[in-house]
Amino acid sequence: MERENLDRNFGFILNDVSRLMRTTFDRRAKSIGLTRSQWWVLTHLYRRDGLVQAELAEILEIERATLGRLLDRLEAKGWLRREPDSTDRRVKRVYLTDEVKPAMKSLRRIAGDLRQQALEGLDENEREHLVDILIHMKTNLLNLPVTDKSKN
Amino acid sequence: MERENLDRNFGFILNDVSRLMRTTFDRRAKSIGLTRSQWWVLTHLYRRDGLVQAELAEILEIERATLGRLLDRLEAKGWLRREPDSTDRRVKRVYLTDEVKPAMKSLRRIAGDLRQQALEGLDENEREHLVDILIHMKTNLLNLPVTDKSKN
DNA sequence: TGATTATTATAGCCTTGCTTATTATAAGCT
DNA sequence: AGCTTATAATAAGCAAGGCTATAATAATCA
Repeated sequence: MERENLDRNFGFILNDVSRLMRTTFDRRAKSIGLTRSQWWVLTHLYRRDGLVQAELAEILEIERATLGRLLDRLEAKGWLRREPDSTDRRVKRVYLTDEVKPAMKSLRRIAGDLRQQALEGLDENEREHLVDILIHMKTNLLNLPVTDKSKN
Repeated sequence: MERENLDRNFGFILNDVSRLMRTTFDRRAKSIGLTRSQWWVLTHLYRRDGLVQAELAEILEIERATLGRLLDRLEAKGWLRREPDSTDRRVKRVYLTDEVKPAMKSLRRIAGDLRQQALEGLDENEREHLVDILIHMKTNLLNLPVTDKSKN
């Protein structure tokens, strides 16, 4: 069939859902002054403070440059600080500041509520299934041969 | 514990998959000079040429300003043109140019291949189920009360 | 008719992503 | 030691989202 069903183009539905979750979160977290991406950074630091930027970028699966600017904004707002490493002068280690905890608590609640609302009406089986499928897809995508890149 | 962790992260897994699909598509479509978002605009115009910008933004579910800039880039590259409406001087109607068709064909193949690769290993049932769940979630998110917005 | 309200497109600013340099520093090799 | 390669962080450029404001024009209503 030549004509695809646009309404069921899953790539774009996925995109829509992802975008809706992000923007909804950001709207709700606006008063705290943090975005979802920023919160996600803080969440990882909360578990493992003092990471090197390159490690953190690796964990978050974003580019170092992207993380760099995220950290710029977070640092400017006083949520964290960057400190030089004692042995390797190339690296900077990232530490949370103290005022972060109460904000994190609020954000965790916002995230929980949103997750709950997004999944409303789906039973435990379906939720589990969804996560399984997403992980499966992510693995597929990460294992794609990179040879397409060389076509340029 | 394991399960709670997955639940906690599912929004981000969704985000990851969405991002991976977008960047992979864009990398493959780079030689044609179009991004996935741009292709999506063209796809809708292909079905319904001559739309008013506001209608198109509505269909694509993005902001008018966002669409405006997408159209700027597409127009600059000669994929479409904006023409004034004959009766309402506020509106501009958007028309595809002729050179668009061969590109669209290539992009449709790129999109098909990618979709196939992303869903590799999932049977028809699971794929249908996935789309159903995503649509369900999207509906949930679109039906959220907007009251949170008024808190600012 | 004239004043008010609504709508269309755009402009400006912010965030977050990817790429592709660039700079400083480490590490490894001859 | 000196040269080369690898790595950490940043910078610069572009795309695509969002939000808010504004100018032009329509539409409505008193």
